[in-house]
Amino acid sequence: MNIDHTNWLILEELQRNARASLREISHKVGLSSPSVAERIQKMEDAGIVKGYAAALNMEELGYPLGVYISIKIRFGKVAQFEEFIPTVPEICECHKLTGHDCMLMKGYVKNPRHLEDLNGRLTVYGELTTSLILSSIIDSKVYQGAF
Amino acid sequence: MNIDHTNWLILEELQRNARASLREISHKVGLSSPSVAERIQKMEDAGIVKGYAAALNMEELGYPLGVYISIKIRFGKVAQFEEFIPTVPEICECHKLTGHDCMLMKGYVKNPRHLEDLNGRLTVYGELTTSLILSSIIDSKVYQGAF
DNA sequence: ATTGAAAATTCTTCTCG
DNA sequence: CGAGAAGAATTTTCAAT
Repeated sequence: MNIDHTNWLILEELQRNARASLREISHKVGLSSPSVAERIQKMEDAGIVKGYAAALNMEELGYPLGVYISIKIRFGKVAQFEEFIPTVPEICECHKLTGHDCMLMKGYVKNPRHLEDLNGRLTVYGELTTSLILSSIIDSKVYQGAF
Repeated sequence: MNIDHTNWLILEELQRNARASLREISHKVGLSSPSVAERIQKMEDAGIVKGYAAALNMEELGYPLGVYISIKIRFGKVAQFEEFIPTVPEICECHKLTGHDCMLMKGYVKNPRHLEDLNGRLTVYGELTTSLILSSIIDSKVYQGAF
């Protein structure tokens, strides 16, 4: 599928505010609402837009500690871990990476005690390395066309 | 601000599909549209909802390689790096972490050559450790109330 | 805080370039 | 593929509880 400049403008707006109305978007890109609606539909169908998600302030919700946890999975425990990790409510991301520690997770916890508890539940699957997020310089970028 | 069960249901729906209509959401949570609209507005005002973002399929858009890059910033270069990194189009996240490598970035590139080029632009600020994302077990979780 | 109804806006469908 | 218009649906406002 071809993503022209107009489609990138639409994607830009949807990244910035996914709840923007078609009218709003169509004004910004200089097209009519039906055209924009059709373009969005096609990009959704093509799988270019995976979805639309509200970004929550985890601190305000009572989970002020953001953590990255990498784990070197114990031999033979990979399948078990992959089944287990989606059931852990604290973990919002988990990626299999190249390199020594094969998995990287991101999560949120209430306090250090809660982190200790989380680590306790994970450590049976492998050796952990835990890092706290002190601050975020970029939280989530709005991609704007080819680079 | 108090986030009751109903507000969590609303947040759940907005995480799943931020473009859902008020009508749709109000049916799921068993309230009228005006009530839901007011609750959402209050959560936005309280900063509990930071925003709404389209999730893009970077692979479909021509950036099939996801990477995590950690960097140990050279002494005295932190301020320069923090100014520079938001201007790098490939990088979508950057967090200051505890531990040895003080910054962790996430980004997307076209191919290994592109990654080499990106590393070249970053390496002046510190020592890099680059890991490719092989696959994602959890991409972004829908948080569902207290845990 | 919530609802129901009316008014205003937006979305969808359809026809036509 | 895009525009415009008509009809359908949704959102917003507001009075009442």
